Amino acid sequence: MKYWLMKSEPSVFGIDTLARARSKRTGWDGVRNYQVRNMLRDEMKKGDLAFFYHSSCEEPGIYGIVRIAKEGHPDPTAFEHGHPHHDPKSSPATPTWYMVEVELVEKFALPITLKTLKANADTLDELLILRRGNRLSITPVTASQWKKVLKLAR
DNA sequence: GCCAACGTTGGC
DNA sequence: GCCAACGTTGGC
Repeated sequence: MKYWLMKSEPSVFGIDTLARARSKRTGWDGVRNYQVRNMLRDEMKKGDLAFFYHSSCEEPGIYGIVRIAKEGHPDPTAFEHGHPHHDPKSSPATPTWYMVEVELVEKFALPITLKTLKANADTLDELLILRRGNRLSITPVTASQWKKVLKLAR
């Protein structure tokens, strides 16, 4: 099993939106970056766990945990004319973009803020979210990093 | 709003 | 294949 960190802007879709959904489950669509596409399509497996990270907001940080509920499949929003994420390059026959589905595992009582992560950067061994200029909306997390971050949450 | 850092585009 | 221009991300 692998571990991940998935970023989202809470003003668009945050962990509370997921927590309010009856199914506690959502499609992670709209990714339009090839590196991230490859992870969605090839590497993320059902049962993998991911930190849910809030970006571009008052208090950036990790707000909870989700599980991959459905593995990579073509992102239908790319096919929809008029959709903000429409991409004419992508077609059902030869899809360019992929998505997964995630389900809520846990919302932390208190988020692990970016500040806290930075303060513990030395022990977190190059957590990718802390790397200068990192912009990928999904990044892998090692088992050891996962454990150490969780310790910060408890 | 600023700006650094990065990905993508497109002319050559 | 190079690289400048442009758009986007995301913390501050």
